[in-house]
Parts: sequence; structure tokens; C-alpha cells
Amino acid sequence: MKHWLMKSEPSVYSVDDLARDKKTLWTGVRNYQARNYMTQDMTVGDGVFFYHSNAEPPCIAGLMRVSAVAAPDPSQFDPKSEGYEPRASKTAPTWACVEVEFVAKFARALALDELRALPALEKMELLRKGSRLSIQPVDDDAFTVICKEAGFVPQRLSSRKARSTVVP
DNA sequence: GCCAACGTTGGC
DNA sequence: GCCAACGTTGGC
Repeated sequence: MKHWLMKSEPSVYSVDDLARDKKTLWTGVRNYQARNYMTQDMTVGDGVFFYHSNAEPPCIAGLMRVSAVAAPDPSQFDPKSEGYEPRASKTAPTWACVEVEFVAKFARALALDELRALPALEKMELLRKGSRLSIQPVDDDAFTVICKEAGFVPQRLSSRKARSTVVP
């Protein structure tokens, strides 16, 4: 299972909005690298950090999970949408979106400067100077460190079989 | 609001 | 295929 980080400006769509909606289509991505991560690498069940960009402070605000693989982003077909893509057609779409579902809002959001203070995250894409990529992979170690720092315990042994093997 | 970094566009 | 101009992102 892979892990990811996806950015959204909370003034547009926040972790609280997702907590309310339970699920949403992650529409509006207009960057090829970010799109390719969605169409080529994301699978159902992948964990995704919800990052608040252009926020005060910028922070990782919660966790979500991929609930459906990439499909054409409907906003590219809507002339009234900011993300309208005149070159796209239903048979040859340009942009894609995954569906994500809410997992958790971190009781303590992890601000960018706190993340920078963690040596284990040195190589994280998010923390690279000039990094703008709105969808990026997060390696297992970084995922674990961030969850721990946020006081969040991932429910990795969620199947009945797995749970039954856990010593009480 | 500023501006550095980056991605895209389009002329050549 | 190069690269200057332009537009966007996103921290500060």
C-alpha cells in the first residue's frame, strides 16, 4: 500500500469539508505529474495526507484514503469551471481525479515548520525548496513518523483475520 | 502583497 | 527542439 500527500487550500476545500462530506472527487488537478500519480500509481486503500496550503499555518491537517481509482475529472468538461479544458473530450479526456474518503482530522495539525524540524523527513518532497507538486508520494517511514507525531494510530490490522491474530 | 521557483506556451 | 515570456503556486 502506498502513501501520498495532496494539497488543498482550506479556503477552497478543507479537511473539515471532507469530514462533513465523507467522500469527495479530488477534482481540479491541472499538473501532469500529479495526474500521472493518480492515474498510474494510486490504488484503493492508499493513505493520503490532507495538506492545507496557503493556510495559516500551512499544515498537514488530517488523513484520507483513496476510495476509487482515477476517472476523468468532470470539471474539465464544464465551460463554467475554472478548470475547463477545451482540448478535452469525453472520449479523450485530459485530466483525471480519484475519489477520497475521510479517515481522520488530526487533533494536532502538523505545521510546516514542525515538519521541517523532524530529521526523518529531510528528504520529503513537500519540504524541498520550491516544491509545488500538489500530489506527491510519501514513503513508509515518513508516513509512520507523521502519524506518530500527529498522535494518530493507523488501523492497519483492520480485517477480521488480522485482528484475530493479535495477542490481547 | 511580494517574489522565487516552477510548469506551460508558442515563436522561431 | 530551444528558450523567452508568461502564468501559477505557495511560503513568507
